[in-house]
Amino acid sequence: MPSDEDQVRQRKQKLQELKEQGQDPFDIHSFDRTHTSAQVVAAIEAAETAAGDEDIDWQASGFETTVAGRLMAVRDQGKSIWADLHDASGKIQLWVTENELTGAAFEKFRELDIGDIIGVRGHAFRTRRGEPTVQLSEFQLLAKSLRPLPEKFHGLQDVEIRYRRRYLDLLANPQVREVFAKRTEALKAIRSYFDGRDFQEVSTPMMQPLYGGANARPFITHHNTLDMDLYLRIAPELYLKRLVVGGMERVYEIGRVFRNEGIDALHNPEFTILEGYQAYADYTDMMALFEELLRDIALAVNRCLQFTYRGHDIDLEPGWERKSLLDAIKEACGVDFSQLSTDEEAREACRDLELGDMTQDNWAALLDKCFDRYVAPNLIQPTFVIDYPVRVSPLAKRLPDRPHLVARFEPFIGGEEIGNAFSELNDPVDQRERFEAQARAGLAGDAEAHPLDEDYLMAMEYGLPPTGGMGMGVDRVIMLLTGCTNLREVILFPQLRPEES
RNA sequence: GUGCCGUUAGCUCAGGUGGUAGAGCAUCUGACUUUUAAUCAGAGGGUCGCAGGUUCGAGUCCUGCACGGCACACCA
Repeated sequence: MPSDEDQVRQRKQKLQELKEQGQDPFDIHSFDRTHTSAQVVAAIEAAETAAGDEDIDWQASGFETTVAGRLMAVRDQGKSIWADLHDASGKIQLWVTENELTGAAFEKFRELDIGDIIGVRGHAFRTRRGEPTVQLSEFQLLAKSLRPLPEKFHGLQDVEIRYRRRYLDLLANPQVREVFAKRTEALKAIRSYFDGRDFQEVSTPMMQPLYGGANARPFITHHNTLDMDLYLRIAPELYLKRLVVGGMERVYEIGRVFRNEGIDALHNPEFTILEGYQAYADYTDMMALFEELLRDIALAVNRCLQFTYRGHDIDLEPGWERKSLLDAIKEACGVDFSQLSTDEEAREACRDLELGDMTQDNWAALLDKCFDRYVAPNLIQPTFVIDYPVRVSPLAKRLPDRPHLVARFEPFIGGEEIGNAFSELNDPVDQRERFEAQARAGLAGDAEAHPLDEDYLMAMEYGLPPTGGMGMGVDRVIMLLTGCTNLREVILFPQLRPEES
């Protein structure tokens, strides 16, 4: 009431008074409910169905229920109060009247604040206006909310607060809850796909003595007892292939990987990757796998293979287009990398393109730039880009008829790369040479060069069967299927700079 | 990393050319027994992101910094 008190102080004051009356809500450990809000609604509908054409006398055929949740709205009419209670399943309206919730209890309900967690018991019915409702006979405060919630009509708009305090975003914005529910469905669909084909789900180390399996800069951490630095994995690939050496013929892992690189709408330092390996299969099998997997995920998330992304209508029907990487680049910007061998030649050939500063770029970097600038944005319908040069693919098997290329593809949807797959290189002699070439690139200044991994080579020397492998950026696929254009919208707690203290 | 834009009440947002900081929701007081963005009457609430500068006077102009967004660069 006094003007210098803000809403937090008012609420703390109420809590203090409750404690002084021996009614500390934080003393409560559990609360048994008979229904969720959705179950109350369903039970009301069931009662109506049972009654058929006859009008229901809710006084007689309503039922007792106990529900719990967060008080999200209050419409006080004096002797009668309407309120909305939200729980994980949805919401249910509450009706508080003096003749059912008598005397002091009625006044106590009025002391509640929006945001409080309460448990209620009462009589379920449907109002004249058609709203499923519980008329309270008693209630209990289960947790006091000390801070005011965001405004109900506009929700929470400030993106910075939405990411930093995602719980408020989830409370205030139903469509955000929907996106993360879809994310869960997507992950279930992925597991269902692999489990149904006899793949074994495994967990491999996130802390690795040597990183590998992708081209990226790692995070470094330190183990005190071992007194050694460890890398957070940039990919699970090399461990999963060790498992294939060990006779696990079909394995997959869904897990977090960590890459010490820039943060933007398409990159978070930690993100969720799917990798799968299938012995006795090759990259064409992985193409079929991708088509089926994306179909299953889309059906789980959207119940439909067609969706719209950034204004493009996209169709995930299997039978995706295939495009040669080098041909596509040549068509799009006129540079034929198959005719270029040195870094200098590549820079010369790209001289007139809009690629920014090329002085630090080697052949592989320029290839990437040309592709990202001129080809990828146009790969809207699902497309497999195939026939990658061996020099940018240190872990993939060569094509027998064109040994400078490898049996590899990257799938693109909506102009975005969503994965990577190849026939796994299983020749330990060739693998050692590729690692050594990467090591030379590293010495020459390529910060993302793949390090030489003797332990992995040893495993391969025992014999890796011919194997097809695939990786997929789970977050990016979920972005596409939910229509989000920013990775942060599908990661619950995206990385941000700390707030100023 | 570079450029552009943003930061005003708990939340959502207004605030030409520099002149006492506004609204809606939320909060508080009062009225109201079928409301559901309830309604009606009234009230309180601000370090205008932070720090400097210009000016008689800065939310507004200038500089720096912080955080965020977008684009580019880097990068799956």
